[in-house]
Amino acid sequence: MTINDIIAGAATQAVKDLWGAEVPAGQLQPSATRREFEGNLTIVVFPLLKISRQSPEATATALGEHLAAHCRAVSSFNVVKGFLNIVIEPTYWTGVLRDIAAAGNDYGIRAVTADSPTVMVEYSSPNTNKPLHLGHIRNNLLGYSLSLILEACGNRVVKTNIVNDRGIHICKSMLAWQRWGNGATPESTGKKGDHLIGDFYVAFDKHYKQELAQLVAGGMTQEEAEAASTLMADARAMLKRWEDGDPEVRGIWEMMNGWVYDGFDVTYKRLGVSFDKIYYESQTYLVGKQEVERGLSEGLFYRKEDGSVWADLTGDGLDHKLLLRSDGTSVYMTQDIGTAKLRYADYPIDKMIYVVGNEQNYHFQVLSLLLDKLGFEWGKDLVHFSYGMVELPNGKMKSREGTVVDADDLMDDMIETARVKSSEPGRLEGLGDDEKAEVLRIVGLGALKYFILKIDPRKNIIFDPEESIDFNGNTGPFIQYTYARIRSVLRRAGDVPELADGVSPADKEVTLIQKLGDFPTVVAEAGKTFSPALIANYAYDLAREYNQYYHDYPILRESDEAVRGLRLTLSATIGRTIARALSLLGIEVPERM
RNA sequence: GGUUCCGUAGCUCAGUUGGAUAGAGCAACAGCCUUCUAAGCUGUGGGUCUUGGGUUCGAGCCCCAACGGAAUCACCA
Repeated sequence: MTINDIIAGAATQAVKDLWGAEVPAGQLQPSATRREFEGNLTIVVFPLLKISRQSPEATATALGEHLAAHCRAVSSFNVVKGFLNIVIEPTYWTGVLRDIAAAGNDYGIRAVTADSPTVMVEYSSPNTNKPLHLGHIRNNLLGYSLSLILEACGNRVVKTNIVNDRGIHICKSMLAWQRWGNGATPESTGKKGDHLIGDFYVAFDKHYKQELAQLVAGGMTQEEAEAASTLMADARAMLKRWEDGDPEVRGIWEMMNGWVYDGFDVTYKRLGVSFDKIYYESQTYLVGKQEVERGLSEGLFYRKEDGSVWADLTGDGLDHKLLLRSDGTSVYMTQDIGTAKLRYADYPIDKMIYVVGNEQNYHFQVLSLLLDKLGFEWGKDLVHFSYGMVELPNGKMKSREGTVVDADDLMDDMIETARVKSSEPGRLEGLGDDEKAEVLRIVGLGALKYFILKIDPRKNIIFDPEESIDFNGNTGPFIQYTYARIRSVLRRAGDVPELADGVSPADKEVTLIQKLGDFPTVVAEAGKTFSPALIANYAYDLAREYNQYYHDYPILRESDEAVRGLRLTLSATIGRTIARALSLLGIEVPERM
């Protein structure tokens, strides 16, 4: 039971004793007192005026007197207008700190038990025709962090990835490789597989544009040229051969996809994300087609004269939606239906969360309706975790035009920046080369991850490659630095002594203990609202408060043993909470930096 | 045009369930290392919370409208 709950309970009882009225639980939840007033917790009494039939001041005073008389944790109070500021007995906070310290690494974390709900989180979901870029990084970080947060909230989480490994875009890369690749492989070129394939995707586009330009120069309209393009026709023919299972095409496809997966694995590993189960579109789209056929035979969908299959969603305020093309091939929606069916067959899913950009809001609205119509009871409850785009100052990133911030390059840059910052004299001295490299990796990636995750997921991010990501202020390295600083103190201190009874924390220390007390609420709230940003901001606040404290209060140099013990326990607990909070963002902490 | 989302300091962002004088960082300026890590700390300046109504003891937050921006409404994924 937290101090907030104790005060809320006592206040509810007080209202009953004083005015004989029952107020709903939660109505009297105190909030942290603002810095400029005296006290730790504040109850706003305006909502009670109808019950008390007294002035705000009189109501607050009566409530304050009752609390002071009946609640041992309350040492005094003051009233400012309708605000009742409560001062908690300072030694009480020592007990709070002791409890938090005793909880160790489990503090604020709810254990996963036998009856925990199963939540599946889909994220990443790359195409296999190009390397990952900054947009994917946001997706991966959000998906991974969300998975960790949900797990910390007591859910059994299954992280999943649906790889879009088939389709015309893949054939474009394959065709370009056949035409202009001269048998290039990752080994022969020394290139990461996903980058090699991406280059051929760009090459296809370049040649295609050249062909169109020639045709237009020869007198065709743009539209006629697109229809007459032999290159595009060849790509389509290749897709047809793929669908027919042509051994040669399938062979190239498997080889080239293999290169891409090897490349992705490196990027994922470096980014620190992972999956429990990977689905491939090439293995799910046929299931989707079957489901659509079933829906058709049950009269849920209809077939047009040209053979295409549609769903009529006008009854739900939407439009008609295509489910199968006139040539019988599947579309995106078909595949997602198939994938959903397979997933629910594989796992006892209670909740399905799709981490996908907000450009697909409509898609998931439709998917939810279609799954519901097809009789999957979980259809209407699926969650689309929709996040904003990452854009460059001059607009969207486009793989085909090469205007992307590449994921591997960006990570390299971040680590290089960390290296430059760390090269100041005395910073990493005494560490071996491997240890140094590890610190630089942790700090560089910490800066990147925090930069992305601290922002409300719904908002678009404009990323300017010219402006480097900061390492000072509200950043990952700032928080990591605070941790390293605490570790340094603790290393010098040796053992952290048992917390003495009766030692009374200073105001700043109370503020910090109170802040520590918020952590479980923040984790729960982040899980409820799907918001890693909440955790990020909490970690920053805690680190900032601690740095002020560190500056003003001696720890090792404190002569009073009991006070030094309190400060060491407080520091150790804050360090651990910072590390735990960052871990929920997928950010590691260094012992020194 | 329909639907969804966003609009807070020069810039990037916070802002708990509606609560006190709207907060951080960056950038600028002025300070603080012989002392536990200066990737830190302190201070100064910087705001019509897009606008206009409404709800109420009280609105950055809730409702309505307007304005500005983004996404989407494909036989692309």
